[in-house]
Amino acid sequence: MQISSRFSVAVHVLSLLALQQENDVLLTSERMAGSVNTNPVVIRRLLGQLKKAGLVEVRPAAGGTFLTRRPAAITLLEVYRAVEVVEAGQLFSVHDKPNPACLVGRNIQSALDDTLQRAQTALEQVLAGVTLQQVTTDIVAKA
Amino acid sequence: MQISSRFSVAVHVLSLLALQQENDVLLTSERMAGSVNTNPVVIRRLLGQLKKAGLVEVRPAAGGTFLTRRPAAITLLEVYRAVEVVEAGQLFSVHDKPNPACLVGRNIQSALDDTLQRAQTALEQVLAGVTLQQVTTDIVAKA
DNA sequence: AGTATTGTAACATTGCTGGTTACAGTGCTA
DNA sequence: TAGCACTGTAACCAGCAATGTTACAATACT
Repeated sequence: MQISSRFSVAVHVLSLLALQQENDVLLTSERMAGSVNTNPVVIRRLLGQLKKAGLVEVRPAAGGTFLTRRPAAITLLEVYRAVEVVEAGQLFSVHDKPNPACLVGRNIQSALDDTLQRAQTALEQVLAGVTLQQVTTDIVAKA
Repeated sequence: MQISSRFSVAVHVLSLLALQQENDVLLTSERMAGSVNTNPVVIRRLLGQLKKAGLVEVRPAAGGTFLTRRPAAITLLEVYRAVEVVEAGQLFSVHDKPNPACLVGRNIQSALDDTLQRAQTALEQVLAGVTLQQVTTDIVAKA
């Protein structure tokens, strides 16, 4: 089972916004959908989540969409959290009703919990160490 | 989306095997299912994967199931890999056909790939640092 | 031979993802 | 003020993976 592509799509969309140069060309959900290769509604749903997280400002009608912060001040962890790929602290799912009459069943959850938390945190710390700026710099460098 | 509970169930089952003391009492899939609180077939399917990975030996009929190694020599990463929660290197899914006519669409995948790999590896290294022995010791300590 | 158990196929159910249509709301601009 | 281009969101669909369940053949002890 994989982590939803919603995360990579979000980074894609934010990169488009970060690199948006022509201010006279409106970056609509339609246009973004064209770059991601998906449906505009998927993009609008995603922008709704990014807006809720305070990462973008969306002005209705022909207003356009903008980052609320410099790309260097947005980490991939914030994006990851914004799109709710995983509820906080719940990357691993654990079978929920082990038999309490059994020594192992009674204690497996707490015995595993610390390790699973640390594993998840390790992953998140890598994301926390990369900014949107670094991603766009990389994109431009490859061009 | 979450990582399948197959992983936590696998650790549960292996812990039962590791703590199996009474050699005259057979640890059947039925009994393991009772501790995990699931269906015996789910356990048998899981044991099939653990067997394929060389972690357990299952003797058909009334033969029983046993670890092939000491608990201290089994890491949680091996278990994680054995149950194929995630294909190698594929924890994150990435939208697969971005528009090659767009600067961002053309380069987003390779710009993200390194970071996603590092995040995944960070998670796996935590699992690699914990053995089944440590888990069972913890379970017993809590009793 | 009888019995308990494993191996596995087949199927149902559930829940999430991503795509799609539809339409009301919003705010420019003519 | 009417028309427009766009966003916000609800509703629905198909596809897929996870988990549970029944059923039954194969296996190897007693």
